[in-house]
Amino acid sequence: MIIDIDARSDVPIYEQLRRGVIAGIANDELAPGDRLPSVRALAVDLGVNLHTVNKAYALLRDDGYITMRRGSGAVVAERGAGAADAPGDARIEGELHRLILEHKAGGGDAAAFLDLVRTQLARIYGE
Amino acid sequence: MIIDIDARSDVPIYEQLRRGVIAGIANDELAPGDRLPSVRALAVDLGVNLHTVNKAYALLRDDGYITMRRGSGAVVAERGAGAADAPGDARIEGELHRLILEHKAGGGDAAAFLDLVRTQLARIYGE
Amino acid sequence: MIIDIDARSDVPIYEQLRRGVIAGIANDELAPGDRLPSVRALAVDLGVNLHTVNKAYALLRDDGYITMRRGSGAVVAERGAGAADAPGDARIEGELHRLILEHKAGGGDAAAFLDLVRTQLARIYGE
Amino acid sequence: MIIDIDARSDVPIYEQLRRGVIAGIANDELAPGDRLPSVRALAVDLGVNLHTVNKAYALLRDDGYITMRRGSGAVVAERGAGAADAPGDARIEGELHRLILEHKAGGGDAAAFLDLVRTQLARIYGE
DNA sequence: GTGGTCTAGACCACT
DNA sequence: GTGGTCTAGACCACA
Repeated sequence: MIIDIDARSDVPIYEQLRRGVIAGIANDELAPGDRLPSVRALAVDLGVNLHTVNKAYALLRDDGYITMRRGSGAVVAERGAGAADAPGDARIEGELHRLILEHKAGGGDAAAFLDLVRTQLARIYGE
Repeated sequence: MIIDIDARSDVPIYEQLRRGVIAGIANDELAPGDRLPSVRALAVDLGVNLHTVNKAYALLRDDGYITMRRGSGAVVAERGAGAADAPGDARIEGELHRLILEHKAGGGDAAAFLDLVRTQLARIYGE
Repeated sequence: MIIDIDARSDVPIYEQLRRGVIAGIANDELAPGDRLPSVRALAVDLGVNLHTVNKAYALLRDDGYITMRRGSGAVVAERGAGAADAPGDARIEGELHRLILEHKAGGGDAAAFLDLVRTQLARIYGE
Repeated sequence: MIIDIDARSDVPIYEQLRRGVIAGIANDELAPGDRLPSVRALAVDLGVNLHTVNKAYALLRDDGYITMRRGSGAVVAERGAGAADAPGDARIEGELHRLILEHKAGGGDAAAFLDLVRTQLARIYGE
């Protein structure tokens, strides 16, 4: 799994890490039961601080994507076992609502937005 | 137009203001040529800092949603005339990409995501 | 409000801080809308690190006890407005279950446990 | 007796083991004089580290719940004969105090807390 | 002036 | 060897 960090981005590093792991899970590069690199190892690997990786892992744990145990490291959790499954959908709906409003305010319509969605779905799920 | 500020949200107040104006434009509560409340009036009205409203208006101006002239206040711009058309779509695509990945990592599939999108489109554009 | 920190306790300092604030809220020393001391001020006051206080405040925020905003400081939230209200009760029930089991395993019975509970209720709510 | 280890809990495994044995004693699944599984057998059975089981047994022995002799394994002790009788009650009272404070800070009152207690007592001692 | 983020380095608990 | 906690100090975003 490759996560590239952009230190100049306005997205915090820990959030970039979180998204990278989520992308890895979505792309099946990380399967349930797989061990993530240790906090220290990933920190050295990416050239960021240990605590930054730790925060990203803690967020992923709180959202149910991974489990962590003091002496055992971090492991990808089973899908659908997270504590944030239902609220996760609610959050995604909220963000979609906001995106559609921005799109409409910029002059778009429903069909144009659906096109954007289909394009991205094809990128991820294939055609 | 009503903008409600959620003090508990982790979204910055200036960003909530920005989104509120965009929502007003999208919902046709704010039409091109309409005048927005003055920075001072809105700040007093919402009980937030002057600088906060100022920042929100500046961002809206940078994205082409409104025009500002010293002395004449802020006015809603014509749709499609802004600087944000092309970059706006790119940003929306990026956010969609991320949302789909999170949704898939949480166990969702393409059809389920399309359902979420259609639900939100119906909320905004009507059925 | 007074919070005394025991650095030798096996309870983490941030957890002692969290409990102290909760006790303050329960004892009506902290009412909804009251401002908590700033992270820096409390850290200096108690002789602990800024980040330790920050973590305690973040936990209290996640449990809905307080709200925090970058330039505004921390404020005691309205009761019953937290995100953890229902799960809070579930957690308390779980801990009660465990305590009763330990009490029974040590030779206690239901009446004796109720006595312990009534004693503590009297300490907090008065007789 | 069945002890299920929750890998996602933030409670250390040795503590989950300790609580499991205490629950077994409280539920009369483990009677005074019964032999517990050997450290090795339980470790293999649960898929946890030998040291972890060892630590749990040591804690149970220190609290007077079990007795251990080299070669003869661990045996459930007589009730009320342990070293944990007096200190156990003090610890339980302390935890009750904390729970009541959290409950009150979340908007509860004495009657509501007593209801929670009675519900859990009924679960364990029957109605 | 406030909290948020990041870095650096230490010690401890757990497996 | 792993993550958890704490300290120390810096810079930035927000109000």
